[in-house]
Amino acid sequence: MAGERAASWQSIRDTIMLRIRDRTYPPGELIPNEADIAAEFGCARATVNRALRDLAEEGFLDRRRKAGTRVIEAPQRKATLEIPQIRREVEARGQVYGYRLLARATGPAPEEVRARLKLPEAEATLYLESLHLADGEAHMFEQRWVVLRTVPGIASADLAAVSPNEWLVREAPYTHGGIACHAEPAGQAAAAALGCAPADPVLVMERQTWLHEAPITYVREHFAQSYRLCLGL
Amino acid sequence: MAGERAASWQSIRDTIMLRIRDRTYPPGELIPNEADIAAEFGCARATVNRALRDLAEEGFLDRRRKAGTRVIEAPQRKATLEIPQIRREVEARGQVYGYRLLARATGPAPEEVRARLKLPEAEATLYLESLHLADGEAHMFEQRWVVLRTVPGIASADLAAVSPNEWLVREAPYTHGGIACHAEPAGQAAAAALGCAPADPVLVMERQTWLHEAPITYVREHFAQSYRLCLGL
DNA sequence: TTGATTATTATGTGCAGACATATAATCTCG
DNA sequence: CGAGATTATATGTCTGCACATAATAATCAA
Repeated sequence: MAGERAASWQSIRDTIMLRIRDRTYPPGELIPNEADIAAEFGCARATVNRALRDLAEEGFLDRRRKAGTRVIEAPQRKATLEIPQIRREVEARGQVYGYRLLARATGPAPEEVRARLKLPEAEATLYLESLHLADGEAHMFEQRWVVLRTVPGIASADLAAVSPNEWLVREAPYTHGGIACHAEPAGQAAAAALGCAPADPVLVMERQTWLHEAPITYVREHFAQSYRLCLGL
Repeated sequence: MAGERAASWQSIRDTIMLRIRDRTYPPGELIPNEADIAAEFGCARATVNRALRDLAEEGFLDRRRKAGTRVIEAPQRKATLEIPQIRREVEARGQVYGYRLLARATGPAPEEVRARLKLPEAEATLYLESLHLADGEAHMFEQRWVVLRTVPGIASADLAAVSPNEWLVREAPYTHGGIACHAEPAGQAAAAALGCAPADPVLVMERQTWLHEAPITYVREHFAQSYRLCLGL
């Protein structure tokens, strides 16, 4: 009668999580419905709903109307990557960030890039080649194509002062995109920029972004061998 | 005045999102408080709260008590990686998954691994070396250390039949972990397993997991050069 | 002037009740 | 027996209200 503080949705979530881990609620099985759990904790159903919704968003529960709430068998755990904003990364390490625009051209994009962005053959793009430095050392070499029809403003941007990524982050929000990473030999251009041998391994991160159906940009970022791409959780 | 359906939290979220994109609510600025927005949409404050909370979780808004709700300047967009479960990936592509345990040993872990998992010098670990195949082709080579004190059950698992990762996913849930990716030359062991040259680039994904304070496992996964690590959003 | 105290305010969370909606389970009819 | 209509049920969402909590702003005392 004394203590009995109202249960918070977090405490309910944590309790349920423990029961999942210690298999009180075994993988694949149904757990009690919201009303019953609410009764157990002496709280409103909305509070239980909040707790279970949170666990479902994290991927531990599968909830379906009428069917009930089920413990996911092999939870597909997710890691999150904060899309690298090079300047921030470098400065966060206390190093001096530097940036150089190596090349700039306007014209149609090569076949491979057009395919990725689903561009018609004649579509005009801005091609940019740039190098990002940390304490004067080459850190990342990027090749980027920007679709001028979607982001006309970039044509008049001072890209010698602001890196294309920073400009786009500020001026051209995207609705969705994709990222793929792989390892490959640096090749001529990247090797020259990064100061390594053409056969040396580099981590390549390819990214594309769209604003609804309109393609914005495709970029290939080449990271020096020492770079670690870190993801959380 | 006919239509006037009750506003759903999703529709409110979408409307606010539009206003962020078209800079009706400019970056860095405060947006109206919940009560005002609720009045505008003719709904309860809780509904607005749900909408704004969602946008805050996605990283577009910064909410603080008393201070109000502010549009984030340069939203740090996040990509999510579904931690690869090789069997699933391979089978999802319609290929036949194969797995071979190449080596197994018990003993103390090397200095570098101990440091990562913060292990005392004498801690007993299970070392596993395995190869994952797609349609008979080498796909990924992994070196793994498992802390026996945390997961004693793995000592008696049939790891020739079930890959260590699958066993751990099912039997040893973790509370947190870390992932780092980089490119490096394959080296002797990986080259032999993957059937490439020791100097060929491979994508290395290092992962560690913990159950609260107890270290579970550290793994180095070497992916053949053709592999693409794909992240969403 | 400065430091501590108090008021104000916007968000965070809780409750009870109602209705909406998806869907598993059942029933009905050919 | 099978297809289609119906029902029951668990979750999803909304409302209106209340109080909690964090953090700024205002006030007051030394």
